[in-house]
Amino acid sequence: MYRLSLYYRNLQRLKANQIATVSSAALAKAAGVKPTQLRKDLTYFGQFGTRGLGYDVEALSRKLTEALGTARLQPVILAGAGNLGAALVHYGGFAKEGFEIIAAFDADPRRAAELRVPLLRMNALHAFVADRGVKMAILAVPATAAQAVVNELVAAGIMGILNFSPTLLQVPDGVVVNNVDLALELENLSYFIR
Amino acid sequence: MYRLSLYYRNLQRLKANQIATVSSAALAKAAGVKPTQLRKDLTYFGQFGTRGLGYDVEALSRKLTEALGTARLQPVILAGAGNLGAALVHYGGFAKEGFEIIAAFDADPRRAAELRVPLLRMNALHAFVADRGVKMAILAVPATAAQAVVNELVAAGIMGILNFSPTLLQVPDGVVVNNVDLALELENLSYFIR
DNA sequence: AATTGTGAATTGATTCACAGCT
DNA sequence: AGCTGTGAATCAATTCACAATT
Repeated sequence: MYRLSLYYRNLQRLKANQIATVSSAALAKAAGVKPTQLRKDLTYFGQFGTRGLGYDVEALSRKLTEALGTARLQPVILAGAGNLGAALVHYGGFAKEGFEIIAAFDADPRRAAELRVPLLRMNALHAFVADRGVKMAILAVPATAAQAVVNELVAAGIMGILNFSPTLLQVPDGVVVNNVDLALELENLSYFIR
Repeated sequence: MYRLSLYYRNLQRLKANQIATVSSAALAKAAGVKPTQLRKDLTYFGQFGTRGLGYDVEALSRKLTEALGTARLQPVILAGAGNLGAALVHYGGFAKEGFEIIAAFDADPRRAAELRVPLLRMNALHAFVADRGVKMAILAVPATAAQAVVNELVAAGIMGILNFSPTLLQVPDGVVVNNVDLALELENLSYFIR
């Protein structure tokens, strides 16, 4: 659930500010949703609040960590070390939320210098993934190569793919794909203007 | 509507392959939706198909161009020329869908060399936007600066913002924000694995 | 025979309204 | 008095089922 992560993020801020307790109204406002929705979302996992008071920031935060399975730093690999891929390696936002890109893979390992993670050949993929227990990959290769690379990722044991190429990927059951289609987002935006 | 752009994209491919006519079943499959949904989506604008035959690729494509207001090359500016911003300037996917990043703005104009568009100071924003009739901006600044920059963008006349910073932006009515929260996407993905 | 267009049915998500705790 | 938890109501999106058209 998308929104849980959002709540979690805002709880971290409250915690950092030493705030011990928060109402559904306040937290919902920070996350940009309605209070009832937040409460519904939370009760899907159990009851965490105290009536008349609100939610204990620390306790709720712990529960969400658990629910989200964000307990530990998740290792992620990058497939495709082009412009976008390289930028994603440097992007600070992932680390902040508990993800670390631990290696990049590319058919052509030239830009190694600019990256700050090991850049490996695709043929090292299988061993690396098995060895490090990696479950997730970020896919930032050209659309033409996307499906072929996905097949390799899946064969290597990757279970979740964050896909930046504007293609409909074919994956077996059990493998999850999350698409981020940048051009589509812009197009959508332009549609809603005027 | 998100899916319209998707249909449009696939129609372009068909057109490139000289295919004159397509059924809702075929186009829906390519776009990853159900045929009925595609038909519902299309009839929201009018009736374009011929029963027993399908849709004329050329005609439908034209209708969608019109409906999407994608008539042609929309100029976009970039606010924030850090890693992510720079990568977005180089990202080929935008141009392919009819968007061109025509300038970047940053408080600190140092990385100009790496960019292939003019890198301007924020104080040049207002004049530039007015002059070139820019309606859309991509926001790729640190979260802490996001709201301040948005305020400037809005003041300059920007009506649509593609926001890459993990923040809930405050904008006046009529201004549209589309959020792309990369860390959230990864987190969401990790939630759906196992 | 094939395939669209669409009202009706279904499913899903959000919001309301208020009872129940503290 | 304040605020959560939740069944019921509402609203939105998707899918079904089939008549209409070429």
